[in-house]
Amino acid sequence: MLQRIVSRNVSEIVNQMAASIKDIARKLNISVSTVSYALNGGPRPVREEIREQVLATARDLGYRPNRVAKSMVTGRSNTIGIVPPEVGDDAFLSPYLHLALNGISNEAGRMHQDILLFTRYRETEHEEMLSIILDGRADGVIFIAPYFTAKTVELATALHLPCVTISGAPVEGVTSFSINNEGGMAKVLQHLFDIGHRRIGHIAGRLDMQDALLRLQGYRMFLHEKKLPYRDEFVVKGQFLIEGGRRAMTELMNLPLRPTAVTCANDEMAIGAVLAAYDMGLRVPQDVSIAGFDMSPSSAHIYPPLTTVRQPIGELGQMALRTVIDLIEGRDGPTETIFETDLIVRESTNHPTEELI
Amino acid sequence: MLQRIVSRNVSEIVNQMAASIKDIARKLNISVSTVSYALNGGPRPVREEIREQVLATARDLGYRPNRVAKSMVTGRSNTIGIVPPEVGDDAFLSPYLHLALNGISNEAGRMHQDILLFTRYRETEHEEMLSIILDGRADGVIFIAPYFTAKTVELATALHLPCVTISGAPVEGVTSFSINNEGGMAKVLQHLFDIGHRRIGHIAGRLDMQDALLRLQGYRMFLHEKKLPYRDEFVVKGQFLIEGGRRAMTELMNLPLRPTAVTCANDEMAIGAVLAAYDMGLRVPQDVSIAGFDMSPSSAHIYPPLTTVRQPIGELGQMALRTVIDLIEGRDGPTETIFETDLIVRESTNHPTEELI
DNA sequence: TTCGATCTCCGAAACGTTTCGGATAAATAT
DNA sequence: ATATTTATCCGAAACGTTTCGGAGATCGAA
Repeated sequence: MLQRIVSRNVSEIVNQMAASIKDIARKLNISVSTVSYALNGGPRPVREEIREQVLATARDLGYRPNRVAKSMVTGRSNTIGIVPPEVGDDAFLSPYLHLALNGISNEAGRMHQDILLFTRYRETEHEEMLSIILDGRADGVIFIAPYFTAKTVELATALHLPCVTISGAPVEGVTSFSINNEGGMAKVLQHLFDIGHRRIGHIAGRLDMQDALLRLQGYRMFLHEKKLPYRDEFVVKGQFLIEGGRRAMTELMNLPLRPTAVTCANDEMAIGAVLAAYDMGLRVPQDVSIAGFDMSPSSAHIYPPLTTVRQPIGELGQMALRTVIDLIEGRDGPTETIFETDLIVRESTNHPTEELI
Repeated sequence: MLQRIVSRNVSEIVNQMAASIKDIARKLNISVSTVSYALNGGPRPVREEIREQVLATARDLGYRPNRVAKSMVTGRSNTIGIVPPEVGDDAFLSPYLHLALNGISNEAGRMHQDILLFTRYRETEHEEMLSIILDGRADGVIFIAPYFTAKTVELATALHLPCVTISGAPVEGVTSFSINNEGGMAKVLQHLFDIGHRRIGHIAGRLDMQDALLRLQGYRMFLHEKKLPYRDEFVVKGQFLIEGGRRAMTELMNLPLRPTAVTCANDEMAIGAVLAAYDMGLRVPQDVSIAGFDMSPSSAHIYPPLTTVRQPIGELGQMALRTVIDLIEGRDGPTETIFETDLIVRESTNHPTEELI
């Protein structure tokens, strides 16, 4: 019974396929311009009687406006392009991208914009990639770090394509949204300092990436500020990966004079660090405190739950979308916005026990 | 110095803005059709000399083909629409979607397709949503469960829009890709059975969703097959959420006769179950074995690493994309494909100790 | 030489919209 | 009565492509 009803509805809607504005005009013996005015409610007025007829036959014919045709004449597509980070396969596995995309899409829904995801840039050079981006299907673009280079972005702006970047660090010359990496690092360190830690290590990320560099910078600045000695052997690179964190932590814990706490440039390395600690028979946080960065979903689920730094990436995405629309519509937005982070204190950090000090 | 070079390159490319095929024709005193042939290498031949001139001035003028215009005449956009699951905000936080999107985008890159993410359906009814989808910007659509309803899909197919679904369970009447939920459940249960468990509980998901239902079904079928008694109190609903899993586990562990192992319909509930066990002073897996479903990233990072079932969601996405392209190009694909799952044995399951039995 | 075939190229239509300049008729003002 | 405004509607251009029908020119063969 339900089946019957559904079927009837469907056939009602599909009696004619792909009706255009011309079909409506022909059926009503009026011009296409009148139909367009009636359908859009402007910009010219239309007699009420005709308007109703147009709307009725549009419904009868199952008319659906062709956005491609519309955007060719208006020059707008109501679509925002997104250039995701990373090249090659599995580009969509990054939690960073997930959060950014979520923020972007939330706001896009509200702003009546759709999202065009560029997948085809892999094959091409940056310049050719821009040809793909600039082919009229998107009104503006959001570059998500760390794929784009300065040149890509420079090209895009030079070609009058409204564009915006979301990245670990500010990008010169373009509208960029980023977070205060140094400040975030300072927050974790202050927390560790407050509960009594003085020998604090750092597992750094990939130093070819700005955010890793800035977090390391934050670490160094904090030590300097608090007049704590900077020990070179307390900084080990971990490549932003679990395995790297594991290796780095092992190295740190084999030092003659161990740090009592370790800060990591991201959660993945912190997870690796926890695993390494367990491997060596150390308890977290009783024997060593470990803190991450990013507040990835996993950070809440591991044992012990990770003290970490929340980056408001969703908000970044949201702001980026709103700003790119401002740019498209000729308004100007902020040129460089740096978001503050939140310290999330959980169970992987605690004061050092007497014998550690 | 570097800066200078980059700037020069950019200005070379941007000397003229938005050159069209007409501009090339005018500059060379030839017709637009000739330019088109030269640019595309067909379908009509062009004298080699002219071809080179066209290519050269195209480069000079910074010509970039307008895909919107092209798709209006060809009727193809080389873009696949994706309708994500869930309504409302934070639709992009689901790990399921991440994996599916990753598989889709990997394949899309290879097939030279871009992805149009629909964000605007929230505001509308399903029928109106289809107007948005069918507006010519996408050649085909992939519906990702569980948002679409039978009616949406029926409408889409009736309107001759090539479409495909990725979902927890097969969808009647459309090309669908899903996984063998019962089979996956049977695999975990067989594993638990093999290592000696006989009293096995189940934390079910949201029973308004097909996959939760099918996993529960798999649980019941397995018990029946092995002639194990079905105990009603061994099945508790957990809403697919951590908190739900926690509550459900507490309930199960307070039973006079406890299960020695618990299977969960997803990893999130399993994580909750682990937490509940810890809260009650139980060790995992020594005092109770816990298994999840989905192989979410977190499942590897919690302590102990979760035994779970891997769904090849990425492969689903990949196949879905390939198939939707087949459909677009008039070939026909499979109508219903069910992928098998893999059992991932980790440390959260072990044989029950003597005194538990 | 002439006829047909082959090469090249051009002009124009088409895709489905939006929107501007006018045209016609009715209503109002002088 | 005529002149002016107002209310409606139409026709056509435009957006940037692709592609079909055909026109000239060149070439080979009879």
